[in-house]
Amino acid sequence: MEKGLNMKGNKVDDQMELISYFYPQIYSQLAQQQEETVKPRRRRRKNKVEGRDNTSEVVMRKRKLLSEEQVNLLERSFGDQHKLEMERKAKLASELGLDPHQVAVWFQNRRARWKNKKLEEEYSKLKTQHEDTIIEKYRLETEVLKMKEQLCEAKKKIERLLLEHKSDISSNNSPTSSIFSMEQSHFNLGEFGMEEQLMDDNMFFVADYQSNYVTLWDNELEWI
DNA sequence: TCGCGCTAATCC
DNA sequence: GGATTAGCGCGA
Repeated sequence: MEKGLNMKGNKVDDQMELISYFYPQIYSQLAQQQEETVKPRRRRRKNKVEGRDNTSEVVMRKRKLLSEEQVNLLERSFGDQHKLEMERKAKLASELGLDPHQVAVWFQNRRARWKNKKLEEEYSKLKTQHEDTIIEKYRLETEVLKMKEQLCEAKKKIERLLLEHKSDISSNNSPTSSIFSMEQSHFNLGEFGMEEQLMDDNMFFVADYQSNYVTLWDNELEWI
């Protein structure tokens, strides 16, 4: 008896866990409903059999296991169709030598098992999808970090080149070293998938893949 | 009346 | 302890 309660309790817990995992709002509603509608457990009546002297006595139910052949035929029939019409039930019962009610009960239990299995499969599938998504999220976050580092390095490189350029201007004082001459010289930053064209000390253009130039101010790089 | 959910009882 | 059979209550 205790075993039965535990089995049921675990199944309910599992289902509620699934619901809480994927549908937290529905879970909270269900949990509330459960609290509001706590019903007392039903007691099952024990089977009664008529004695020879017309007295009834309570006996423990004997569960009759179906033979392998019976189960095979039932499984085949279930495989064809999960629902059981009256005619098919009667025909199966006749073929199996069972009570039509037994056939109906077997189909009912089989549908319940099938439903549980489908639920478990769906849960497993969703769990895998979720785990894959988490992995992809971490991968993308790592990629973003790497790209930020690369951007930081690129900025340092630009600053270095600007300093070198300034020192060239002050030392040579030549008209050919004006800022306009630098317009033609592109820094090769191919490894970052972009090229940058120097404009002045605080501003430069970035060419994206579509060759659309975007103006970036030096101080904007701070928060990128 | 039937199917379903729940669960006890039983088997292995 | 999991799987199976079946009783019971409820809703459609």
